[in-house]
Amino acid sequence: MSFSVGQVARLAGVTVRTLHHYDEIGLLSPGERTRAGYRRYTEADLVRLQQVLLYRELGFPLEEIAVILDEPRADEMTHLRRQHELLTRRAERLREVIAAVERALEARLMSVALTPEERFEVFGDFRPEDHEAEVERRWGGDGRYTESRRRVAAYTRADWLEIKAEAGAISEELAAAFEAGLAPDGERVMDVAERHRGHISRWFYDCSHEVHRGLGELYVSDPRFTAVFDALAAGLAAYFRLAVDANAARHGVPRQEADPGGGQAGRV
Amino acid sequence: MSFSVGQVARLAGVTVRTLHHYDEIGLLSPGERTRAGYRRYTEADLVRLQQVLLYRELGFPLEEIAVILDEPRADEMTHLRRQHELLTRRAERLREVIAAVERALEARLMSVALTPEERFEVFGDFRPEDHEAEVERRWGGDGRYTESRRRVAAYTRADWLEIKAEAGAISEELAAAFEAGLAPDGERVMDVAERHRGHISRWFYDCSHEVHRGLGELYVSDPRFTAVFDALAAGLAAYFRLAVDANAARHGVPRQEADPGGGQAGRV
DNA sequence: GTTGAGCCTCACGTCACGTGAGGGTGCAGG
DNA sequence: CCTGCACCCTCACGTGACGTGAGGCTCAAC
Repeated sequence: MSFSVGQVARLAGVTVRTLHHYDEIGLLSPGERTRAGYRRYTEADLVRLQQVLLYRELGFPLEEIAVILDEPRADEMTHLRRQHELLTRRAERLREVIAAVERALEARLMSVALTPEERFEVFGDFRPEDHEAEVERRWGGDGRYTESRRRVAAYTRADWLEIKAEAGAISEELAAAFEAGLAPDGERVMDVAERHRGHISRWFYDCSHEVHRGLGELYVSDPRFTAVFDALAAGLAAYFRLAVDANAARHGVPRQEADPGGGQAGRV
Repeated sequence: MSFSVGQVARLAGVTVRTLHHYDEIGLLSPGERTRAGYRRYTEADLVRLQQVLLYRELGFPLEEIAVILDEPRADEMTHLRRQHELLTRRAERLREVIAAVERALEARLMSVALTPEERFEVFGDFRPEDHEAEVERRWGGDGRYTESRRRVAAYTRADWLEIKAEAGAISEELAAAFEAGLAPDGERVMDVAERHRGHISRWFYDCSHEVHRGLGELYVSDPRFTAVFDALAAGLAAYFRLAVDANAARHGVPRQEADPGGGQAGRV
């Protein structure tokens, strides 16, 4: 059983040209050729191609991939294990980037200024990311981006007014409960927290209870956020955090240690 | 407060040349220049740079990024929301790739042949990944790769013998328990399951209880894996799955719906 | 026996920078 | 004052991983 370039290309989601290129540079030459000169890829070639694509996805230059794959003392298992570890790190890094975007969003929402350092925290450091252009370039072509764009469309001014109003209403309700001396884990107060979570999810991004809890932490740990809350009532930020906490617990989300991102004070 | 190219480059984790390039193509021109012609980046420039880097990380070509960022009706919030959604999708996709690697590892371990379709399942389809080269190229340079390589080093033949022996011992213990008629959620049988999990974690990859449960599913849903177990004793695969399940529950990992990846029968 | 999909080999184009070359700028130390 | 030295500038060519035709062969199907 062997495969033509076209078949392999479709299978692996790459172009024929890419396979030609890999053949040219000796990274992946088909096991056989027909008398007419047609490339014929064997099953072993497919295994190698899978390895190539995984390492490529991890950002390795093709030349280095060739070296790695030709090490005689490393078999498929070894590569898979290595790839698993590297991919796992990338996943972690991606989660950090997402968290950074969430923080940036929150900062904008609360009109809090980020320091330059905070802004690039996630980039400046290690960043095991970057290559992935080829297929992503299709975002524009296959409508994936446009789809996302429709769903996350630019809000109208009316939308913004509504968002502001909704956020304001929630804050005031919270402040009222606080000043009325209601316990933060009381049902009504937890309901307010839940409405806040819904507010974020509806207008901004899918906000799980975990993420919501992270927001609560942020509000007390970063003085710039705390200030926004405490402008309404002194101690409101801490109160809010307790309410979010209780609300998450009520919905069966256990308390757990997450990223201990320190809240260093920055200039406002 | 303004910044020189070098400062910005260090902050954002890019090279000076990159900033020059962005200036050349008009993607990000510094707000000011000194009389000597030195670039001076303002705070607003940093905000834009952050956007550029996030979109770049998502694989957008620079030209398109310029278009997106110059849409007048889209502000920073809108971009952050968009980026959040796209990043979230990428994270999902990455998890799928990781899962695919885990399945491939398992297939090798059990000497099960994958069909070409399975091998490229995760590539052929959509793949919102690919660009990330620049920094990853440093893997070779800064020892990140070499470090990983040491930790996930190629096993010696002796290691492989040990792995095989360990796996064999576990299988046989399981088969013995099965034939002795022990309940799969009995303590001794769960201990065997836990030892299996430890075996995977030690030699291959960090195997959480969730992942372990996924393996259990795989063993009963894919006839090729089932066959390997049932060669020892008819029904052993199902028995193993129950044991893994019970073991996970014992460790406080609740049963939950994960990826419903179907186990389509393929030629062996 | 011709048609159309698929394959081949050049060979130049492109994108996002890397990598010097050759030279100005600006501030600390002698 | 001038001398380093780190930093900045503008060309301008190089590179990696392919894209994109051009021009022509192959082969199963009608």
